[in-house]
Amino acid sequence: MGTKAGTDTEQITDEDLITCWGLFHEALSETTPLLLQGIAPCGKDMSGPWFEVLLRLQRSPHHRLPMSQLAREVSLSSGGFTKLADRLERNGYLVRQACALDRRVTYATLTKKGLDLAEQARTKHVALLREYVLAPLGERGVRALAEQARKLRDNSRHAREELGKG
Amino acid sequence: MGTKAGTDTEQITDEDLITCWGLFHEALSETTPLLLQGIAPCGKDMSGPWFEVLLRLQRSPHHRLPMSQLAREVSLSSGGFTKLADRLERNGYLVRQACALDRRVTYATLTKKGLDLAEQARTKHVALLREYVLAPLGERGVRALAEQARKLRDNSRHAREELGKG
DNA sequence: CACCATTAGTTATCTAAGAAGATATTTGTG
DNA sequence: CACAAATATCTTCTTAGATAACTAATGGTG
Repeated sequence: MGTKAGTDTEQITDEDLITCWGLFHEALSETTPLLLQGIAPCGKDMSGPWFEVLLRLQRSPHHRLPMSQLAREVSLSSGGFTKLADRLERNGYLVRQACALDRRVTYATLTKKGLDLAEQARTKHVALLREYVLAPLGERGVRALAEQARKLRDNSRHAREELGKG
Repeated sequence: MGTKAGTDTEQITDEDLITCWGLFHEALSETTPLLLQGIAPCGKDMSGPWFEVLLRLQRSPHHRLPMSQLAREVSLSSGGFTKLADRLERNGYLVRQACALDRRVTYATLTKKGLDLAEQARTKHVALLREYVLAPLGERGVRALAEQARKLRDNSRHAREELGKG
């Protein structure tokens, strides 16, 4: 970025901003595939959405969540999530369960097979995070990244809610 | 939970790492749509890949680049990029040009209409970056984010090249 | 020069996901 | 209670992009 080492009042240019955002993007798209390596339900690396679903169900009570909540958490439309759940169910990793209290909702529930895969995936994923995120950034870097990302996420989420209302 | 690995950078737990990575992901997916607001070739917000292509062509000499290079830069497969170029060409934003020196290559070249859109898009995008990235993070935060993202990108890119060889 | 590996681009086929619409259930209000 | 609005899920249709097979051009190497 700024090549002039100088005062802390140095302005951020348009180029700096575009570069920063580009780096953010590229970091994610270069690193993501590394973090799913070798988590292999079908011989290939696991897909991002599968991993997200398994991980969230694994850490939920009873290993289950309502379809709609899960869809929201993994940022899919309801229609899109229906089909993701179909695929996972077809492969034996989850089952749908009716909810007794509210008959509109369907729980997505991990099977034993799904839970096993989720735990294996999580362990492997964490090891890869240490190798490909913690190692290059260091503890300080990881915390700095998390801090900025959190600010960004919260601000953007809030902004989108405001826009949604208007 | 944390695996103690002996180096001095090991106060970070598994949870911390998963959280950090989740934040990174969420920040990107929450913020991205905000940054393409109102850049509207067809009444809707512009798609990410369109914007990337237009921006890169706009800042290239003669507003053109070889198809394959552009595909790589926007992280699309060659087949996928062919169709993206088809769409942009069908909408009048670019044209294909044969290269005289190497008759395998085709240049994707911005039209006047494409250049106009690119410049409008860039201006708007930068304004949105200031509003949704610079404002919440501050200069210091933007620089911190860029620094960590760059380390991550470079390290991951290098790692993937190594893996590709093996 | 002849041959083979590499690179650029297109085409066909397949999958993932969004959008819109349909149905069923629940909730809130008079 | 009756009825309108909201919510949860699924279905159909369409599109974006990955993969793989194919053509054409280039560059080495014997």
